Amino acid sequence: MSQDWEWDQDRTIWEQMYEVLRSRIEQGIYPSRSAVPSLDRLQQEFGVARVTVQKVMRILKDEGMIKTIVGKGTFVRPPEEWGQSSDR
Amino acid sequence: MSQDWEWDQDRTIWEQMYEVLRSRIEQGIYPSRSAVPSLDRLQQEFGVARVTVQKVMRILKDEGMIKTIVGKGTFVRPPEEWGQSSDR
DNA sequence: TAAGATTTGTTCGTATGTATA
DNA sequence: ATATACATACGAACAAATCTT
Repeated sequence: MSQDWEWDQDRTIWEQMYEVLRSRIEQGIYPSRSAVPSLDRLQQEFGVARVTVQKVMRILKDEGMIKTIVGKGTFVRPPEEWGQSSDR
Repeated sequence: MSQDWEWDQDRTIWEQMYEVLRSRIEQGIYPSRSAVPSLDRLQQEFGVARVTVQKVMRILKDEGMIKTIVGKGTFVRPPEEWGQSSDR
């Protein structure tokens, strides 16, 4: 993927990263029902800390855009289900 | 737990929080050898910053009332061991 | 059955920057 | 200038679930 992001020093990293991931989901770069890259991969791609990735994931989960299964991965929920909080 | 604390604006937060946690340990609300709530939980319960919780924990550790194991949690030491500084 | 790799969850330690009294 | 207190962000270690070998 060509670099679709760049940090703005005037804003927080987690906020900007949230916008990038949300955009990728909305545009289908991460297709519905498929797995988004693992914490390790995202951490490496963006050059951020693990906890920062988790903070962003936490928000996307609360918005019902993704769903996590421990030991398997994190998956994109279909658009119809967005907004329906997925518990965890 | 019913609210057993309330901030007094004339005194520091960390000092008052120290008294609450010490009281909970002495009264067995946090039983001997059990884990005290995590930094995140205490941070949320008291509505304070992470570093503030850590400052209080630091004192309780120096007094030998609790003991921390990184990656696992913080545990109440039995009363016989209080006063014996537990390194960390 | 057992062992290892992968992945997410949870926890503590540390550092930086900012604001206030 | 010092102490208090917040948010952000890095790292590290331990745990649990899943899958593969």
